[in-house]
Amino acid sequence: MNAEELANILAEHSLFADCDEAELADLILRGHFVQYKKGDELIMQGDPGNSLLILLSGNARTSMIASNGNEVVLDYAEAGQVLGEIALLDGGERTASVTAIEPISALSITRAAFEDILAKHKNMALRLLKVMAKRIRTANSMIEGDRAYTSGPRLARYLLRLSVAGANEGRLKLDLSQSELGNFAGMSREHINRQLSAWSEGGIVAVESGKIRILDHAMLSHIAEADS
Amino acid sequence: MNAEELANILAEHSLFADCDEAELADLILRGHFVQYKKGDELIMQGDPGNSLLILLSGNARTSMIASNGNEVVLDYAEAGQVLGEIALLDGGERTASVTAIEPISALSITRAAFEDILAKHKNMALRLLKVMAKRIRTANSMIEGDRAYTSGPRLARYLLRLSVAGANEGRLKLDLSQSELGNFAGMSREHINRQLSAWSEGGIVAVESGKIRILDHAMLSHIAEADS
DNA sequence: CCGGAAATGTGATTAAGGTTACGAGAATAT
DNA sequence: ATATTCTCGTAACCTTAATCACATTTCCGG
Repeated sequence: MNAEELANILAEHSLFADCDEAELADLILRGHFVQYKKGDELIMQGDPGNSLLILLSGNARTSMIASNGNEVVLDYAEAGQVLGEIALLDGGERTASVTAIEPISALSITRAAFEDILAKHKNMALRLLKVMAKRIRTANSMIEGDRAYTSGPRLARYLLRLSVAGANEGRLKLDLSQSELGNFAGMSREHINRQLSAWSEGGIVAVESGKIRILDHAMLSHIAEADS
Repeated sequence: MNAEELANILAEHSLFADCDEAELADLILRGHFVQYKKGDELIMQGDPGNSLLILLSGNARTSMIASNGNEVVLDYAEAGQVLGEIALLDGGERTASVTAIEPISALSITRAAFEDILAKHKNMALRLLKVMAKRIRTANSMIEGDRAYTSGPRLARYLLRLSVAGANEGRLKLDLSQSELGNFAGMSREHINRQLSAWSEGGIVAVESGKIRILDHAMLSHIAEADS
């Protein structure tokens, strides 16, 4: 992999899109390339966190297993995203696991390497600060949504979060099973099913061969704001 | 205010405890001192975020008002904490409000000043990264707790979060009303009351003249992990 | 010290959504 | 190709905790 390839991958999505040549070169030089197959754990809850990943291709799921066995999906990550920076920064354990839901390639960077890069390229710290600011915003809005809204608006929000901006016929970024969508939206698989059926009746979404499409984006947005 | 005073305030709590003399001096030089009285809003949801605050004295509540009017308390901040860095960093709106629950004094720092300080003292960025890593951890564990546990364990968690490490007879950092505790723990005031009564019976907490004390810290921790 | 406003205690009722249960279809592996 | 394992659809039932409705107490300003 060379700087140009990395630049191309990061260009579209990532907060790392504006890295300059030297920064990219150092990331490649100091990082090492890793690959995972579907189902592999890139990061495991409870481990010490001594490295960070930059996703290059494939999607991953970030989730926590609560002490009572309940799985809580926090987010899905796509190419360009940074993973595992929290434990790296504060030296604590990994609080969540990251699992490949597709074959994945990524750049792995050790703490030492990352500290060097941070020290050498001061824009990197600023970029990372922005990434983390966004994460906090997302997390806070999850808390708000979970607390303040009932299941309908909540599911609407999570579907919107999975929806792609350039609406390719309302298809989602990820085709999740209903159980998995349940773990993401914080509701039972059965309830997801019922809600989806109701919306399907109303022409708001379509469910065909297990895949969800958003038909009426405006309506779904409206539901997401509703007070019940 | 001089650097030494600031150092003393920050020394105990804050992630800014290890600032060197020059950093403290710049914070004081470039920041300006502000005061608020109880009930004032230091930061208002929806505003543009062009400054950041470092709390010097007094406690504050960070909360969001959902579009359906529901108030969600995200956290309580004490002296030494940084507030409002998210909007400052990513240039977005303030997603939450911060309200003084006591008279407050703080150091307010504009974006320009903060950028200068970041550029000049590279440790500042690293410190802020750590602060934010901790915030993300807290937020994620709130999501996990809200999702995976029923009201009992959840309230236990929030009480523990309000409890002081150096257990001065189990008193909490903050004496919240039951309604407010409800907004923090995400449950109705009545339910808080009932749960507290039950625990009071069992000698786990004491509720006297509106103030809660934790009597059996171990038991409460155990409840916090329970699967119901 | 007194009066109004919060904050608290408690019961009855209700609604939302989880859980259990089961049958059918789809996908994957051996 | 067939067995085994996910996924999906749907119904009945049950639990949790919110809501409603008061009585009571505490707090605070004048």
